[in-house]
Amino acid sequence: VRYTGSTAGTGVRRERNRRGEGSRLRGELIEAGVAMVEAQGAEALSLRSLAREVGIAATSIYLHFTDLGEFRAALVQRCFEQLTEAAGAAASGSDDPADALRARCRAYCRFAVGHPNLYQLMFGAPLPPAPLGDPASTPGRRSFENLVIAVDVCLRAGPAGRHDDPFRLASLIWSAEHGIAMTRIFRPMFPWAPLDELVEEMVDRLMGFGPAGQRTER
Amino acid sequence: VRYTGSTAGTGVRRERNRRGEGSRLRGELIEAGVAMVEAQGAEALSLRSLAREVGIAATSIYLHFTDLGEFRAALVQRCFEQLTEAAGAAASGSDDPADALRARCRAYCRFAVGHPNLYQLMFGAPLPPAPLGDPASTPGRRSFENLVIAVDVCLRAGPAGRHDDPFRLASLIWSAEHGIAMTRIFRPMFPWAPLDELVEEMVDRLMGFGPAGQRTER
DNA sequence: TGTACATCAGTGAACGCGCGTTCACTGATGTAC
DNA sequence: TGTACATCAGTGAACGCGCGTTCACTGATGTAC
Repeated sequence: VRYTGSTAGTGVRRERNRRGEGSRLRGELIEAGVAMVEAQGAEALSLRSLAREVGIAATSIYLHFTDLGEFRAALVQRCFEQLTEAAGAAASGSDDPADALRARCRAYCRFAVGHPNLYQLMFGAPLPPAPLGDPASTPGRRSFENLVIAVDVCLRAGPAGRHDDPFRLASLIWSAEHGIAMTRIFRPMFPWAPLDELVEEMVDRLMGFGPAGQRTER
Repeated sequence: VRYTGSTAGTGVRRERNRRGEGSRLRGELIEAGVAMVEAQGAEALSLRSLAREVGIAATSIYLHFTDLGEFRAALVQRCFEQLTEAAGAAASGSDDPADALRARCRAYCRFAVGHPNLYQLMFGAPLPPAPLGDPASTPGRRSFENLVIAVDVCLRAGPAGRHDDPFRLASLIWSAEHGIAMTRIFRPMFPWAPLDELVEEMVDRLMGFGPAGQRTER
């Protein structure tokens, strides 16, 4: 005899929403999904395990999401909002453009390393096809655009005569910070230098900050 | 009635090895496993699908591997050997240390981007715990050591007065090339600059190559 | 003020699937005597 | 030269599992009359 009832697992049976407030479940599901992925990794996420966690029948999820893919896309979306906000908040603390850029990159990497399972969810699966119509609005695009702007501000504030392409330079920095975070996540035993230090060194070298002719240490 | 026979799927039933040559199957399994992952992604790999592909009973795999984890570890090992060799071969073509370093990094990224599913297998799962006893000999460590040497040669050949730590600089370059490859793999729609160009620009900037005071383009 | 009824917010049983792993087995083949 | 036998290289049925998804359903509650 198979048991598919809703009180399995750790969860308690959840109280049903009042009439008209059915959509609250949607938010609870996303919340719980983020928590599950964060705690147990993206692979541990299934509709059934999620339902168990929330204390509902698995089928109830279909009231708010057409399938698992759509639910995962909603989680990704949500995580990118958090990342974008964290990076923006960190950057807003500095007046100096270079410091702001460093802070932004530090925050990005700290988010990734601090929430490795979320970060893998965000980048570890092919993006669900964009909602057809706004091709450039993938989640994470906002975050990247902010980085381009931050780089551009630095370039304009720097010594004249530089004409680096801010978009290109930003994509290089993005790749590098992604790499710094990912290698650390997947090779935790490697003798890494402290995260903040490494990120700042990366930014300084890629941007050409620091002592003009030669660079020794910072 | 369930069907678990060996002629299922595309495969033909395989001829059994001659006496004393049973270990040939091990090699065939690894070969087929690499091919499967490369073609269909790391998630498509299962003992049953592998057995189908090779044309044997699923249980025969246990003659050579204690479980799926050990098999996967063998695949990872094998892939790292290929990567290390590709990077080394590319670097051996140049006398100039900087060119050799650029070529090494280009080859690394080309391998990753050219075999995205293999590369994800190599870095996408936590490394199976090292075989207890040689802690520093994880697969990929060889490859990294070669990179440290290449960086060191460049530093020694460069202008005196530089005292960057080659290990630290190499770990930064490794992270960056990993990031360049991974972002490209997972965001294929992003308007990336050509791979080789971006890799070289990354190396030049991180190493401090190029026009001493200012850098415009290359 | 009372009541029929539509709607809302879910439930629960069942389906078929592929998976890792176990267990007892089989049949060819080389070797010892 | 013949034959018993150990070994080798596998086989095939079965187990229990969790999964995504379907389908018909249920019971509370707000609203129209």
